[in-house]
Amino acid sequence: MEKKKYTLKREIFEERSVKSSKIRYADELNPAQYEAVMTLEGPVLVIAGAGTGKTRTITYRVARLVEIGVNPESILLLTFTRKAAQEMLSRASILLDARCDRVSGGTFHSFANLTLRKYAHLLKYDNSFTILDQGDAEDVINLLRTQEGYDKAKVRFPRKQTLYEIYSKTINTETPIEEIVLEEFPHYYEQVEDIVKLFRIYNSYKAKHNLMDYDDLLLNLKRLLEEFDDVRKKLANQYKYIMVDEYQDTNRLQADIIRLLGMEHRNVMAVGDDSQSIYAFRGANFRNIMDFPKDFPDTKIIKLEENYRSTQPILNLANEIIDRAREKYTKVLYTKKPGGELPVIVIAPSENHQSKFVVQKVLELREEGIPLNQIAVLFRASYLSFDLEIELAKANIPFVKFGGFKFIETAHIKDIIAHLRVILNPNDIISWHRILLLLDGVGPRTAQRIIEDITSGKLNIKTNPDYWLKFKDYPDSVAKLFKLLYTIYPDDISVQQKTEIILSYYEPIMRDKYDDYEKRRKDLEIFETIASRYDSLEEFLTDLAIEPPNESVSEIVPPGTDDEYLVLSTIHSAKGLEWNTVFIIHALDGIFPSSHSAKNDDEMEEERRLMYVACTRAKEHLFICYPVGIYDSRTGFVLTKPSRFIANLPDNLVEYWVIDEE
DNA sequence: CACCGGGTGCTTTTT
DNA sequence: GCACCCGGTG
Repeated sequence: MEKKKYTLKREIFEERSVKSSKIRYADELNPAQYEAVMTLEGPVLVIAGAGTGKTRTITYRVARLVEIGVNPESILLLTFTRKAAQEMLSRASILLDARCDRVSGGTFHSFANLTLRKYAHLLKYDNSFTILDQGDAEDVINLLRTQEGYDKAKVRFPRKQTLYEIYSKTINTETPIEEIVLEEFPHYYEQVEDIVKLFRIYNSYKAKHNLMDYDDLLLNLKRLLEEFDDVRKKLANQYKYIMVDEYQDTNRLQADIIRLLGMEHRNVMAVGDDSQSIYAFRGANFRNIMDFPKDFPDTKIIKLEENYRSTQPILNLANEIIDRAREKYTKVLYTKKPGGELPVIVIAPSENHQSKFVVQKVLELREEGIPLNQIAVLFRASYLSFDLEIELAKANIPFVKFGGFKFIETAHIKDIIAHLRVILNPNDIISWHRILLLLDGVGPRTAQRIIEDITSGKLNIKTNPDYWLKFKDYPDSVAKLFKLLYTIYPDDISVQQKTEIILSYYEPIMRDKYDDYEKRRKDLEIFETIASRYDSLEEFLTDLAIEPPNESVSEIVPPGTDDEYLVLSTIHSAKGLEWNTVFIIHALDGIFPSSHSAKNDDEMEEERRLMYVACTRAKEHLFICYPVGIYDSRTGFVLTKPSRFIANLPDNLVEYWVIDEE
């Protein structure tokens, strides 16, 4: 088919951008924002309090750079989620024009992935390396843990999750394992030598099988920049303007990457807020943001303090909460917006009363004309919304949930992914193991035997199984699996077709394995829809690992026409977002702050910042709720004290509501 | 060697 | 309230 070329005239753009700017920067930005937007060269640190127009500032700056003729592809915008990057770029596009969509944007991990796909061979990887998400990495660790016989050890050896956590902290904080274990897992200090040994085994396993976990992506990117000067210079030349959002939640490793990338031209802007640092568990350190000027001497520091989001009463409460922090922060938020209602502390007799209160209030707000998607319920941990989810379903209120268990992490989705992985990479032992164990009559031993046949080359999926099956005494189910894989491995079968065929193969297995089979089938449909968006299997699997769909398993979305959903979210996943009305539930000492953080002052401070983040999401209405008592199965105690962050507040800051039933 | 049932330990937040 | 481990049975 002949394709006609339609060329856009460059003058149209240039006229608008160079001669007379389409954007009236001075009118649309406050002086501090304006300065940040117009400072295009040299290192800049923007300390931007909650709701002070951080996104706006980045958006305008992207537009400005593009407007003056900077090639969009040479702007690198690193954000915390891909969604955040897309949001900013599409806003910049509206502001200026579609060129802004071509700006390079994403997370540190996706940027690392992109870069390493080109250069990994320099580090003795194959450029087609496979990415392990956390679950995959844990599976590998568990395999090696068993292989080394640690599962049979007399003294209890750390579980896979714990090991992963230790290893990940080691990388992300650039701290030796010994120190991590001593600090955070002293009860395992006895076995620290074995823990270190297993780490080495894990690393060489990954190297041998061409695998990278999340931390390897960052670590290897850093190595690449450090060890290959020519590559570093090439990349610096490619990305001439670098912006990093949420800088307070980067760790030392990420800061190093920025330092290396930016040392050539020094056009680096970091944006963040030290009082919103909530990712220390992932190796982030809010002091990092203060070190930025050390990495880049002569940094210009700009502070944004005027808040455009919330009413003054909400800010007063937020300021009070953060003011009690051990370490004092650098700014006080204020707004010029007049009026506003006091935040409400809601005391409910029980957890269920708390849920019912939220439901009733949400309905009232909707009556008042506040759309559902302008209301959010926030909580410390994902399981804390279970009771509420039931009540919402009863009341027929549609909702989406963010954070916590993602549907990608559920067993049935992982099963499907394992089939796809084996097609792409027949040496993926972990995935083989998983799909073989699903088969009737196949247990650990048979699976092991089959895997040995595969790795030794006796079996492969590219040979018609009819030829070799009769020589093997495997159960019928094995034949079925190999026929499936043989049918769908060829490249000319699309990702969607592959998925579809696997799904129909898998359905009876799932029916057998799970009682809640209907619910899970819906997830599979969603999965197929996602698959249909991809042309390349490799890209699909990489994206699934690196940027999985953020929504959790959310069953109760009535198929109604309204696409307005109430938002349920962990506070971590609510980062950077805002709503007209915010409910914070389970504000109980022991839950929020989590009892987990009680042992450590730093962690307690982080919980405080988390509460600060939660409160500053609200524009007009803020309800902080807690049940009078709740049984905590972990500690075995009944928790009865309200969160210390909202206890003993001055009278004029909040009002109190006590819930009772008619 | 696979499979099933009962007992045990643990359970935050995310790329 | 869930995932993993162990021991017995077919």
